[in-house]
Order: sequence, then C-alpha cells, then structure tokens
Amino acid sequence: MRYKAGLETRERILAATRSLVAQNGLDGTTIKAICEQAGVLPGSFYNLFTSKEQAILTVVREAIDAVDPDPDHHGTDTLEDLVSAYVRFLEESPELSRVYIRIGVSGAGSNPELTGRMVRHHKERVGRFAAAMRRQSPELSDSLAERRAETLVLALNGIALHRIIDPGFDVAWHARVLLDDAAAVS
Amino acid sequence: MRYKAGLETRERILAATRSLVAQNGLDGTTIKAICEQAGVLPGSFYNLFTSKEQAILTVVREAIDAVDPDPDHHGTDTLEDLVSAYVRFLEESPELSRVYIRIGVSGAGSNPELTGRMVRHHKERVGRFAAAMRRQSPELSDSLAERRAETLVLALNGIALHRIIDPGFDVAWHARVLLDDAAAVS
DNA sequence: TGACTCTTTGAGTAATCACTCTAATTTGAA
DNA sequence: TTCAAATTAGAGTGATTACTCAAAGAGTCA
Repeated sequence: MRYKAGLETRERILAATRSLVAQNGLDGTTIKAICEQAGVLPGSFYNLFTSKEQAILTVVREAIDAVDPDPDHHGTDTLEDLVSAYVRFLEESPELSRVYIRIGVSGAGSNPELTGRMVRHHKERVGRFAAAMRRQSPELSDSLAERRAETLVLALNGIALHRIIDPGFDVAWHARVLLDDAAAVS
Repeated sequence: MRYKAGLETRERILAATRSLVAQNGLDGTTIKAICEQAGVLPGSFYNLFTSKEQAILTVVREAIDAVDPDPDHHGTDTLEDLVSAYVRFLEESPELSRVYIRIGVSGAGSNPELTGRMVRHHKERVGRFAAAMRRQSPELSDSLAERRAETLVLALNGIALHRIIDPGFDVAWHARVLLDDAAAVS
C-alpha cells in the first residue's frame, strides 16, 4: 500500500465499514457488504486488510481516538474530561461500542493478541484516570489513586455494557453519579 | 414433554450443553456436538427445545439460580451474601458468564424478548441489592438505596466483563473493594 | 386392545461466510 | 520508456451452520 490508488481504496473500505457497522451492526457488516458499498472486490479488500476484524478494529480505534480529550498525552485532561469523553463515545457511537465489546468477549480465549491489546488499552486508560485524579488531588497516594481509578473505569465499563442491553439507559446520568461519588470519597 | 422418556432426554441434553459450554465455549457448542454427547438426534433436540439458544439460556439460568443465597426470596440475604454469590458464579462458571454476556450483547437490538428478560433480570437484582442495603442501614431512603444498589451492580458487571477479557483478573478482590467503598459512603 | 399423544429417527435443506488465487492491469520512479 | 511493484478483478473454495419434516416407534390411559 504505497500508491495513491491503494490509499483511496483503503479509505473507501473504512468508510463503508464505518457506516455498515453503525447501521447494521456486526452481523450486517459482511465482506460482501463492505465490498459492495466501497465499490471494490474481495481481492482488493484482502490486498489492504488481512482480515475483516482488522478493518473493524481500525474503525473502532479511530472512533475512540476521535473523542480523546488529550490525544498527545500532555497530561492536561481532567477526570471529568476523561469521563465525558467516554460518555461521548458511547452516545455518539453506540454500535461501535457494542462491536468493541462483542469482539473482545468473543475473542477472549481464542485470540490472545487481541486480548492483550484490550488489556493494555484498559491499563492505559486506568493510568490516565489515575494521573488525572492525582493532578486534581495531589494528596492522594499513587496506589490509592490507581485503585480508585480502576474501580471507576470498571464501573464505566459496566455502564457501557448495560447501555448495550438497554438502549434507553441514561449513561450520562450514571457516569455523573460515579464522578460525584468519587469526589465525595476523596 | 409429559412422558418420562422426554424428561430424561431433556436432562441428557442439558448436561451435554453444560459440559460443552464449560469446555469449549459458545462456538464449540453446536447442535451437532450437543446431540452427539447426549446420544440424541437433532429431531429429538428440537422436539424438546425450540432453539439452541433456549437450551443454553436454560443452563445459564440454572447456574445462576444455583448460587442464589436466598432462592425463595425471604429477604434474609445480606449485601455481602449477594455480592459473594455473584463472585462465586463468576469464579465457578467463567464460561457461562461469558456466554451470558455474549448472548446478551449479540442479541441486543435483534432479539427484543431476550433483551427484555435481561433488563428484567438486572432490575430484579438491583431491587434485591437495594433491599439488602436498607435492611442493613434502615436510615437509607428508598431512592438512595436504589441508586447505590444500581451503581454497585453496574460496577460488578464491569468486573465480570473485565474478567472475561483478562482471566487473571482478581474478581474477589475488586468486589471486596466495592463493598468496602459502599460501606464507607454510608 | 385401541387410540391418542409424545418421542425418535436421520437424511435433507438452504443459506452463509470469510477468505484465496491467478492472471490482468495500473502506477510511478528512474 | 521501462519495469518491478502495487493494485484489481472475480470466480471459486470449502466448510459449517441451525434447523426441518414426514414417518416410524414407544408410552400411557380407557
């Protein structure tokens, strides 16, 4: 993938994947559908991506990065920023968050590389939450901040999971409750 | 399903489903595999169950009920009982918990009846947690107990989810942290 | 025994899916 | 202009899946 044509095709494929996932979920996002919508044949798809999963995870990753309040990791994000980025992702891309969890849950056990990536992603997130906490409350010990951060992130994940099952679930409100509780304990 | 033979067959099928799910996960639990292990043909399976999903959900439900600290709902269970039942389920039946979440996440949107059942199950659980909280701290208002209970259950779900992705995750320890935090806020 | 329902048989259906392979074509740097 | 590498074409593969159905067999009660 060094020629211009390839890059354009890649973008078309990603755009098709994005819209298909958003509209039809994971099951509606078949190679056939992606190729049709992108105006491409399977051979081209597999020239640019090694698997369907790769294309989908690329799309998910891009969407997560798109809401990052501090993409360059300057350490300027507050706890509230991080939580509301999380909430924004859930609200703006409900299908993507479902797909992310679905792939993770299905792949766990059978796909160690994917699992490793997800665990790393989790740890990174916890680290950023903990750093934001310490910036906000410098008297907090490292280990305590880490523990509270992990609890918070786990609870947010629980909210995300429930939101998938109950689309009417008020994510923002529950996230707010968590934030307030976290502040109250300090 | 009124004859003795049918009941026995049903048990054999459930036993086969149970062991297959525990050993091979959802993907390894095909109709073919269930029937082979149960010594039954597909026609018999579909005489007793309307779908593969039904058999699997039956098995999951039984496993959840098996750890219920107060099956008859006498209101004698404490918050700690409820949390440790949850933890026990996760630790004794890790594959079942994965399957439960997987089915819920996959089915959401496309299977309203299943979704409804899961939402109801969640609400029931929150209700029992809230009742246990009020029994323990009678000064708590109904609405506050409900709110705290829901936050706790959501966080537990987050722990369950993470445990699926990271098998080394210390469920019991994190559940303990949640319980202690809940007690501290009171 | 007769009659009715429940259970089992087991081959068969129909559809789907991610992915591959070879050859033809296009690209773009030298 | 040349030419190797990148890209595209697109039919084909192979394997799997949950589920069906009509008929034969067994259980239960009068």
